[in-house]
Amino acid sequence: MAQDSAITPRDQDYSAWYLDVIQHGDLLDDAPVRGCKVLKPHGYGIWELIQADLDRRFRDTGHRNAYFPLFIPVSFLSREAEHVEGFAKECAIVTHHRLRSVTDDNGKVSVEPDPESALEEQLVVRPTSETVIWHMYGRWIDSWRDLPILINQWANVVRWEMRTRPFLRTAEFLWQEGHTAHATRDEAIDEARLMLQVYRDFAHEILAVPVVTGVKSARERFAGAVETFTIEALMQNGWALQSGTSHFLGQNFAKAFDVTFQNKNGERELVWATSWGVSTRLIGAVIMTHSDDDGLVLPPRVAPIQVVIIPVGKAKDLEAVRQAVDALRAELRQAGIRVHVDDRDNLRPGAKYFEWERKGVPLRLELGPRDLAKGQAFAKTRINREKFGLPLQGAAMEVQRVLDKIQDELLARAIAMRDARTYDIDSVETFRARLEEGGFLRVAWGGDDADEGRIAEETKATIRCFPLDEPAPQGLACPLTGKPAWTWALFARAY
RNA sequence: CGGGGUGUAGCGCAGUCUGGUAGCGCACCUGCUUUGGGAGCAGGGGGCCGCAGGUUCGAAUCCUGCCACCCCGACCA
Repeated sequence: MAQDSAITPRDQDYSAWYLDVIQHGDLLDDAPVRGCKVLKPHGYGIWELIQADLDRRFRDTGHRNAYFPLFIPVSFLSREAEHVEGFAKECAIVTHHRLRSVTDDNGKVSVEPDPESALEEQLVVRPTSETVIWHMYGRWIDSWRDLPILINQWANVVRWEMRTRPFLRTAEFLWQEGHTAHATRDEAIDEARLMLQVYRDFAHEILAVPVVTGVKSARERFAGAVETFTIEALMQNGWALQSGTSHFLGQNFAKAFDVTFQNKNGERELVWATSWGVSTRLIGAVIMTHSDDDGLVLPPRVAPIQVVIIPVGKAKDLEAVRQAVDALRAELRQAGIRVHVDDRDNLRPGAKYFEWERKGVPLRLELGPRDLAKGQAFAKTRINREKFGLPLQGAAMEVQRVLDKIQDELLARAIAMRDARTYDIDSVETFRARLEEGGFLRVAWGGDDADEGRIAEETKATIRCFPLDEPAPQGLACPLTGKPAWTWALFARAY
């Protein structure tokens, strides 16, 4: 039987499974540079859908897109002390602007940076754009009338990580970064919280990935932020994934880049800032939330192909089938459904079924003479292996209904999994025991930075966040430190 | 950057110990027959055996150095 190498089952080796799903799903390929990946059409298509939906949400909340340069003068990075501390170790540096060819002793020609072309000031390839953006904001802001500035950019950034993982952490990745400037502290905090809510809604409604919203502990906070808000998701293996962050930056960058405005009383004040971002890491979250041992599972709203139509039948029936397939495709397209017809004649239908299942297409429609006789298509969903006849009359509405149902079920399923693996912890013993299985460990926390560091070292678990909107524990002792609890905390192993 | 592993066709691998014409399965190309869950037969194409040195009449195989990738750690979205 002609089979590609199998996908490693999750319970055998989760990490190998993740890599297999990506390969068989045709999402990525290795680039020639360590830690860099090519996003192939089926993978990039997911990102394009993420972009399109988020972009609309950003505009709906008053933001506009702009674009700032890839290169940042190296001196900018050192302007904000904590910021430089956070990124210094993972920056790519541009030192020259020209190559020259050289010939070695064996007559072999190669190129090298021309020493004559060394840059006066070296450039950092942006690991994030706060510094260059705040440099520019300094030129744009003078009066309270110039505020707020609500800008987002879609960009690539580079962080030279020691260890990379497809989608979750690559040397170069795609993201969006919002950067806003405000006249007051409260307005900036509101903005940071608003964008966190945008991310939360997006994750639930589009990715079908349930997330916990929370605040980062000081140890996990963004370098240069006063407060970092986060959305945290729980993967199938019980590890947490930070899926988006929104930062209240206080006046740190305004101070570093001397950005002030004149208020209505004629006084000069420092500007308040936020930044917020999500990246192609979200695709990793989608994969690890929904996919199974047969490969990729995509929620319909981020599936580049939502429906694949496969014509079947003997040669004599092909013409009739082809006409019916064309009509069905046209109707679905008309209704805005992303449909693909697999009419390759060198593969038999069975081979196509397996291929589209591995690629995570939510709904498959088979169309052959038997179906035409009944006036329907033979439908099968990627999740649940549900089979049913789908009437060709009014097919678009029915397909849309099925896709919506799949989307809802994936979210419900993910929420159930997450809830079933969120544990209340009352002792060090249960903490360690639950951690073995993986999950969110909910602790009435009384520790400080040092306690958190010690626990991370001993158990590999970190505080993912202090969940928002939960009243502080009253009169409880922290099970991990014995100190009086001052907040609830979610611990987990994390990517 | 430490510990372990692997580099041979697009993918998965054998061959390396014991040096002697570079192989197998899948994929690919051509043709015919097929087509409702991974098609069959016949013919064919594709390799600097990770790279660079060395030993040898002769190196995928032995020696030295380097590089890349994967896994586990430390660091991180």
